[in-house]
Amino acid sequence: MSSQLSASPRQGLNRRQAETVERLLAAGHEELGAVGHEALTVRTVAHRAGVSPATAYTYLASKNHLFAELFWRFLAEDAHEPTGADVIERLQSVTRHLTRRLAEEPELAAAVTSALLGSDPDVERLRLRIGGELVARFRTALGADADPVVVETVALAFSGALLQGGMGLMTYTEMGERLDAVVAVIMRGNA
Amino acid sequence: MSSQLSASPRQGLNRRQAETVERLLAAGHEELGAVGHEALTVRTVAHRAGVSPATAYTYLASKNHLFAELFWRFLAEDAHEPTGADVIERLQSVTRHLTRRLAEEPELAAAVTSALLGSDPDVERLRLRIGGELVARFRTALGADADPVVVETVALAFSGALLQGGMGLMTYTEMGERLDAVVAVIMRGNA
DNA sequence: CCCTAGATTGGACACATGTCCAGTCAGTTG
DNA sequence: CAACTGACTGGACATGTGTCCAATCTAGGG
Repeated sequence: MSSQLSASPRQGLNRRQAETVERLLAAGHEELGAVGHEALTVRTVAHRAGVSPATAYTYLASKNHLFAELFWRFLAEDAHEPTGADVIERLQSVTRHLTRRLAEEPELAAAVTSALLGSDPDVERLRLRIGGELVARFRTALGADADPVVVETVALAFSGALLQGGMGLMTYTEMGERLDAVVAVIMRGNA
Repeated sequence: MSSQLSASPRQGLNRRQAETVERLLAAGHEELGAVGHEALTVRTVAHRAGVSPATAYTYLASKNHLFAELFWRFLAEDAHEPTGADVIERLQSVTRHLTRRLAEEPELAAAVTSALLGSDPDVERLRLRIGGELVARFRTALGADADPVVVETVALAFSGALLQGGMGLMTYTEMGERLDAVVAVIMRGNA
């Protein structure tokens, strides 16, 4: 099933439905923190939200869709303005900010890493939106006239780091530190 | 269950077992090419290999383990020597080589991307081995005295690209071309 | 205050995943 | 050639995933 969801002006959901969705997402978030993404099931989320599994599936196409949705909100809920004296510092402020927030919710980060690889249409849509948002942040930090390849390089390195975080090869805190060095290396000849 | 497998000198597997494993992996490879990684099930692989599902699970801890194992062999079966006049070209020869081979087996590439995120101990082991192998290749291309951060940056960008390939955001052929530019950008100030 | 659209529910379904174990079969060994 | 070790098998089990639908609530309009 394809259940849309998450359009900014709550497309086609009346108040009652919107509340149900909110409750589901909140419950999903709690459940994720409580038992981790491996143990979480849509049915336990439904239970926690006080609705039936059938209702949960009315709004969530899949477990992956839930994770993608939660991550999208996690991203969207904070508009971060890059700060810093030069381009490198501005970029680093972005990666630092993201990794710091990721470190606060490692379960969400781990969950989304594999979720985004899913093939539900709902995941697909969120995936593009999330990717676009990340690239936009890097572009903002780099300035409008930045070399597109540099933007892409930073984005690739960042997703690579996300992947390694998702695999547990490093913590998100380490990731922040390492990315500082990586950003410096990338920008060394491209400032 | 944890089923080891894939140690170089066929640790603890007698001839008969080794043949069964070979048949299973070959069948898995065929099945993957035939129906893709979403539709593949361990039971259909077992059937194709002419063994019972129970036997398949004796050697394969999970579907993810199968994919990781296949990818590891895919990687290990070709020892590529970087070529090129300068470091950039040597690096590009490595990424080109890998993406060219990936492009020949997109299903395997897509399969392994999500498989490596799994948490079976068998996947864990293969994951480290695969990551190590990739880093080793980049380090070889860069030379023994290369800045470790540069190696890491290239590795992160490469895994990021792999991730995007796995999500279907680009073909592995495009990936090869883009990585040429990315490598050039990374090395611009680090040659 | 009743009615009704439509949100919600219970519960069964089809299917995949991975586990387990008692029983069978085959290849080596004596 | 008989016995035995251990690889293999059949089949049931517990659990998760996502789908479907007839039946039931419930909020808001008339």
